[in-house]
Formats: sequence, C-alpha cells, structure tokens
Amino acid sequence: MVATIKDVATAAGVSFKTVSRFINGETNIRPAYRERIEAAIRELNYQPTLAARQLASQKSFIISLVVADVLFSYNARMMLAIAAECRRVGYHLMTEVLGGEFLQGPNTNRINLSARPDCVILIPPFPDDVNLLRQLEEQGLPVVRIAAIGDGYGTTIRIDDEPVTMELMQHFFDMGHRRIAMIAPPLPERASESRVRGYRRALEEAGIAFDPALLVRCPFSLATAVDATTELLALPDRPTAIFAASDTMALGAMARAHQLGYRVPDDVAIAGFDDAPESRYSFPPITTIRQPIEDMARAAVVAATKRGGPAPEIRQRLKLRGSTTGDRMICRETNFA
Amino acid sequence: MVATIKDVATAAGVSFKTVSRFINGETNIRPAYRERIEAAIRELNYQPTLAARQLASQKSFIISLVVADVLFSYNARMMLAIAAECRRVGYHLMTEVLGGEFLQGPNTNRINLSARPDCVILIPPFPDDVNLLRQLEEQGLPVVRIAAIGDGYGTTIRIDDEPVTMELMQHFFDMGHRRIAMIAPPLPERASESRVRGYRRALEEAGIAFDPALLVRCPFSLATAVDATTELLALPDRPTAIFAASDTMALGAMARAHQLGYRVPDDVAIAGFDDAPESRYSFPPITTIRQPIEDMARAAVVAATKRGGPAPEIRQRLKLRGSTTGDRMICRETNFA
DNA sequence: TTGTATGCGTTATCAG
DNA sequence: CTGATAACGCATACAA
Repeated sequence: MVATIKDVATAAGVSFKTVSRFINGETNIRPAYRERIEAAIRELNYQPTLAARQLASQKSFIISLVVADVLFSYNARMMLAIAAECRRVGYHLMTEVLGGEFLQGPNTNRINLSARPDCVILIPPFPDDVNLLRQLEEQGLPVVRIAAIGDGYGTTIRIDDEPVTMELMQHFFDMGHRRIAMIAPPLPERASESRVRGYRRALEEAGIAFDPALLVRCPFSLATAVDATTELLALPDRPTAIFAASDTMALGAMARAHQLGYRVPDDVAIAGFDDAPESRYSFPPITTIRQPIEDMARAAVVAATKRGGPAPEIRQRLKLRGSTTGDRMICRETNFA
Repeated sequence: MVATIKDVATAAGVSFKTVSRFINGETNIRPAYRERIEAAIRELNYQPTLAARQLASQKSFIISLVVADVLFSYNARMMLAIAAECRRVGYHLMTEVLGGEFLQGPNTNRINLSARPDCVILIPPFPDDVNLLRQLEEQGLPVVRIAAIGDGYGTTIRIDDEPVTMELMQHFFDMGHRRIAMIAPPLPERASESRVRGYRRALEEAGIAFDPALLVRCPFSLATAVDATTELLALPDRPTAIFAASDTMALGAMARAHQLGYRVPDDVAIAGFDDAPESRYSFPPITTIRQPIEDMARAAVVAATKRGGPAPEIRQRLKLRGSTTGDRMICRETNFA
C-alpha cells in the first residue's frame, strides 16, 4: 500500500542505504543517482515512516506541548501558533492536555510521554510545576518553558510584564487618573504577578499611595471579574480607572460598568492585558497590552528544534483603544491576515 | 535511561513476551506473573515506546487533526476538545496546521502524514476538500469529517443548522420583527450555508417575502461584518433585527450599531451563531445558537478510535440573551467548570 | 561514493 | 499458558 525506502531503492536502481542518505540530506551522492531517487520518490509518493526513523535514530521529530484543559484564548492561540511553527520547521506537534488532577495544588501525577518527543514545550501554568519539571528532568527530556517565572530545568522564554504595565499606568496618569484599581490574578506565584508589580511600582513612582482596597484578586474569568468590579465601584471613593490582568476580565468589568449605567471611559476607564481577539470585539474596544504570541511560539519552537532560527525578539506593546482614550472607533485589526 | 520491555521482563523474572501480553491486556497470564510484572512496571516507571509498537503492529495510537491556520475560536475550541478526548481514550493527537496554499481555491498540494495516524479528523473547511479526501483515500487512511456537507470518503459527523436557525427566526417573529437581515457566510458551498437555508425557509413559512437587500455575504470576521452592518442600517427601510452567521460577526454588527447610536435590542436586535466565548463577553450578551463542540469532538474521537463510546447525541440549542430579549443581565456561563 | 550487517523496542507467529 | 525467533522501516557503523 504505502511505499518503503526499499521500494524507492528498487525503483531507482540503487541500494536502500543510498536513498536513506538522500533523505537525510547528505551531500555525497552521485548526481545521476540523486535524480533517479528524486524521481522514484515522487513516483511512489514515498514518505519516510516517522516511527521507523525514531526507532533507529533516537530522534522523533516530535514536539510535545503540555497545555491545561481550560479554554483561554491565550492557550488556544498558543496551541495554534506552536503547531504552525512546528510544521514550518518540519516537526510534528503532539498535544497533551492536562486536566483536573494536574491543575489543583501540588500534584504528584505522572505524565506519560510514550511518544518520546525530542522536546517538551510547557505553557502556563506548567512551566513552574515542580513535579512536572522533575519528571521531565529524570527522563532527560529537553524542555522549553514559555513565560516561566522561576528558574528551573530547561530553557526559559522569559517575559517580564512589569515595564509595559508601567507604560499603561503612565497612560492612565496622562489621562488624569489617580484612583486606579486593579483586578489582579488569583495567585501571586504565577508569571502574571509581574503585572501587579508594575502596577504598584508605577503608583509608587508617581507618588500615589497604594490603596489595598483598590486591588482585588480573582480567577481569570469574566464572571469573577464582574463581581470584583461590583465591589470596586461600590467603594466610597470609587476608582476612575480599572486595570484588569486579562482582556476577558476587562470585558467583565466593562459589562458591569455598562450595566450599572457608567460610561466607558468617561465615568470609568478600563484596560486589559493580552490583546486577545475578544479585546477588539467590544464597543468601545479595550485598551490592552499586546502579547506577541506568535513570536513567543516561534522562539519556543526555535529553541526546541534548533531550526527555523533566528529567534524573534519578544516585545510587548501598549495598544491604546477606546476604553481608555474615548475614541469611538471600532477596532478592525485581525490576528490573521 | 528509560526502561524497555526487556528491563521489565528481567525485573519480573519472565520473558519479555509475557510482559508484552500483559501490556496489551491479554487475559491468559498466570496471576503470580501479573503481580510481578505490575510491580516491575511501576518500579521502573516503564512506558511502552509508541514508535516501536507502531512499527511492529501497524497501529500508531495517533490521530491527526487537520485544521486551518486561522484563529477562529471554533477551531481553537475544537482543537482543545479533540485533544482532551484523545487523551481520555488513550490516543495521541497530532495537529497538522494547513495554511495559505490549502485555503484558496482548488488546490493540488500534497499532505504529508509521515506519522501514519490510525485516523485523520477533518474540521471545516477541509471535510469537503476533494483533493485532500482523494489523497487520504489513496492511502487507505480512515477519515472522520466533522460538519461536512457533501458525501465523501470516510465517516461524517453531520450537523444541520437549518432547524435550529428556524427556531431563532421564530424568536425574532415572536418579538415582532418582520424586517430581519442576515449577515451570511461568504461561500454558499460550505456547511454554514444551512443557516441561510433556515433563514429563508423561516421567512417563507411566515409568509414574509425574501428581500435580497437584507442578505449580505461577507467573510467570517468582525471588520467585514461592520461594513455589512453599515450597509444594512443605511437601507431606506432598515431591518429591525440582524442575524449574523457567527458570533464574531454579530459582535461586529453590535459594535457598529452602538457606534451609530442605535440601542440593542430596542432599535436593532442582533443574534449570532456558535455560542463562542466571545458571545458572552459583550453587554448585552449575544443571543446565539450553541454548537456543542465538546460533543462533536467526542463523537469524532469515538468514531476515529472505536473507543470511549457511546457517541453523544449532538444537539444545537438556542440561547436567548440580552441582544434580542432586552434583558440587562450579564452572561456568567463558562465553557469550563 | 556506495553497500552490508546490525540493532532500535515492540508485536506476531508459531513452537513448546 | 509461555517463550524463542522473525519482522516492522529505517539509521548507524563499518567495510568495500
């Protein structure tokens, strides 16, 4: 049914080893042979079997991506971007979705990587999962950690949200805001905590006292952000601006503000984080900070495969939109051309 | 470094073939051996190498998912759901992202599936790509087509949007709407065209003449939906309701309506399709039709692996929300518990 | 520059 | 019920 390397060799009139050389890009092959082999491969539509190569060479051309079973658009965009990058460099992406057990508290579950990938890419919250990292280290599996905070086994694609968050805060100051609230991430020990640090440091440098009442922690979801907003807007000296740690949360804040009859940004300005697609879907669209997910994906895949380089520079950028500027424009940007 | 089946056999004091039998769930093994083997496997943290099994047995335990390089939340949700289902039934998911060349017009590109998956799952627009289907058929690869329209090689998970679209239209009628516009999919030859059929048939059954001016085709994007809405609202006898073929398009319509000073739904009611997360992020949230993506994913994986059955029933459901009812509630539903 | 023997880790076949 | 042996498709080491 499907052709093997021997079929190609027979058709081309050479030994199968010569075909193997051709496939692996070795240069020392008689030109006449090259052509015959090329023709035979095309003719038979030959494709080397991944499994056989893997067994013989200890190289799988497979990257495993470990992702949480949670439908954040961040996760989804990362999956797609990494899959596309893998394909670009001739690798295959195998997705391992880790659910429940792995997501709560310190876990001791064992991860099963029977595909023997050449490298494992971890995206939040897994880059800082010590149990997982230990297991991968034991198996000697190379690891690339996207947006890890701490040090740990493997290569880290590091992102620091603090400076760009300070830029956003400066924008708030420029618009005259002094009472700025934050809807913060639930767990201080995650990478996203640098957003909180940026928030606090900006306040400090601006000489504004930090008010604990203005910082509400809640899970990364719309519903919880709605509640946090209720709380913030009920404050005696309510904030005139809200910075949410994700775009989804920002949309929750805006929904509540609108529901309560506040105008955005006239009564309360709102900003998010990520530049997720949903930040552009609202009216007014949400001011946010662009996470260059495609660049992060490429950097990770380059690090994982040593191919397709050079790795791009990873630069976050402030995207000013109507929810803080008052512009009544619709955001027409798209992620895909 | 990593244990092989022989290491386990040695540790357990049996032949490696007996271990193989144990792994493959064969029943005729002496109980005393079973226990020793189990212990050895645990002790050595043994995991069978996928590649070796595949080579020896012609079974890969791999499912390939073919997905377009386009960041629709539909695609993303499907990817994640299918990956999770695969894991549930002990299979591995390999994602093949097909971009540019495969997406425009009749293509003749060859797909490379060197991983030799046991089955290939296709999601729109690929289930109706004749070139792709022919190639897969040539290779004798089982195929599961999610939301295919036409017949074709492989197993089809069929979805008919027409009846549920008629329900939505009935809702519009109940609310007193007679001038109902549709922002329709770009290409009539896709599965989503059944939404147009539902729209037209509902009008017909209600005795309302179809007005071509009220049906605007455009790509599945916010920006194009904004333009379509501009057009519709500029009509002399403008529509009082707009049905968009996707939630993203509905959000585009709502953004434009708000920008122009219309109230939703008082001046113009708006509905979408998919029940994508973004349909809940707006205020008011968007009335839409729930695509049971998790169920579709499970059905596809059950069909692909013959495991994890029975396949769930696939039922679309109308979700009434503020953008048509006028309820001033925020939608707090989440896709993940 | 090219070909031969060997082995990767597992399952299949068939003998005991 | 259990175990030797071959085979899967390819790359590696070595020989020619």
